[in-house]
Amino acid sequence: MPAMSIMSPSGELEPILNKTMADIVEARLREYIRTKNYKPGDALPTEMELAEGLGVSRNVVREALSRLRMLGIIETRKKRGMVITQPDILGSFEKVLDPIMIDEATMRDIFELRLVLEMGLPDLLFPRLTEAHVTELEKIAREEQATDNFRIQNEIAFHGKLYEITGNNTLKRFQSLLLPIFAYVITLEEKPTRGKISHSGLVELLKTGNKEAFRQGMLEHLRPHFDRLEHPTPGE
Amino acid sequence: MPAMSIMSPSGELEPILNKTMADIVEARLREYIRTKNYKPGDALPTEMELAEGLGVSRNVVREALSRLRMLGIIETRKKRGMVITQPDILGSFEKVLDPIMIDEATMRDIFELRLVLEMGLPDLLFPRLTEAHVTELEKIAREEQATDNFRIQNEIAFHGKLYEITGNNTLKRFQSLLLPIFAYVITLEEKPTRGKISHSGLVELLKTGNKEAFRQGMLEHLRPHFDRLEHPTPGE
DNA sequence: ACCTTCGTTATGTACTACATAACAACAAAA
DNA sequence: TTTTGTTGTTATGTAGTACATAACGAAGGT
Repeated sequence: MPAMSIMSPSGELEPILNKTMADIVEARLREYIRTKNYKPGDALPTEMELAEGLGVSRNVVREALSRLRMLGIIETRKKRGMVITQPDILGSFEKVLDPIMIDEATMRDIFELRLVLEMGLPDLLFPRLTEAHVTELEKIAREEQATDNFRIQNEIAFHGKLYEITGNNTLKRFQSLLLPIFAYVITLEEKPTRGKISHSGLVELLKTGNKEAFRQGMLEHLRPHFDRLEHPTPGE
Repeated sequence: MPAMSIMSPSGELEPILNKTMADIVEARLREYIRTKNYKPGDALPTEMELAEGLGVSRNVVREALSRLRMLGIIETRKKRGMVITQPDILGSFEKVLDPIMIDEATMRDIFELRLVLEMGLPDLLFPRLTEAHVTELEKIAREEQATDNFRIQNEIAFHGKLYEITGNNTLKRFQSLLLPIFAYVITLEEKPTRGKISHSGLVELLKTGNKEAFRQGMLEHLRPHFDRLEHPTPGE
């Protein structure tokens, strides 16, 4: 008899799909929650009911539920059963952001993301800037000159404060999650890479109230990083 | 006898820590992987060895491993055991990004994040822009005028192309993941909110090669959105 | 009304059992 | 000798049972 075809109709090798029951149940449960329009606080069926309904063992259901629980989609209390919760969208992000397991290409992508964020920041920053904020930034900038050797720590403090001023908590948390990546990429570089504009210079521009001038200052401040990525990443 | 204190020393309500064994094992495993400096491809001990080493049942270990597997931190094959893999950092993000379970404040944060990204985009865009890119953008902009009713779809196509041009795959994927949020926030608004600068106008500015002019054009294009958030989110 | 007690219930954990896929090692055939 | 087929072993995948534990609710006593 003829050999069974292992090729897809297109001639490509089909990727072996090793879907386990837990994977399927996880997807089914997520779809179930979405289509039933569950809202935070609503109660889910019991594990046994789900297991029977899906025709799998309670073990499998628990593995799937364990995942949803980790993502913060559900919460479980003994006896009370399970209820839908509002997931912390950055909580799961945090879990996979260990620099040791991210390939270098992705890390460079993330570093570029940082540059984009900081160049776009002024448009959120200026409408929400107060005198108090400026004072805080000045303080941080002054400390920069004092403790010259701990530049990275100061860098983090200053730029972190900028995100904080936007009042956008998600943005601020996002930035602090990405910090390890930023720091790691910086260590990959050879020279100290100090821009022409210092933090003090940025604060001065901030005080003038000229948004575009500040943005140009930020560009100069980040110039060493920008210079390093002018090419469209040709080789891989 | 005096009532047991349910307050922490600081006077704040202590969060009840309902850590389950699976939570602990998950943390331990992640720490184990990090401290042992596991690299992608390295093999982990078997489930039984982990269970015995941690002093818990295989069931608990499996729940924890199931989570890591979902995050893409490990992969398991029968008999071969488990190996470390490079997680897709946005894969887990995708799972919790269902608009139905995100509170409105976070969605506004994300929408602001979008505005920041688009305003910072030019600094990645211009160094990597080619003639072909401009042609593609022109085509999309032309279709805008043809199918005037499907503005949202066209909006997605045009701005998505801008991200694509940066060559930053992580950034592009990130944006497409956030699209449902953008779309949802837009539906919350009353008026059609059309900026003064159209997509065609943006392409024209792009062709001039003047980065700052393009950025100002983008600001005008997004003006209706910016106008809506000038206040530092006072209430709540 | 308040407190206590106790039964019920659903999750949390442990253990056993077996199916299944994948590898390894050896045996048979060309 | 290289290739192919067989078989046994091993670790994961799934099912099922059992029991602990916490939380709720109802009943009963003060």
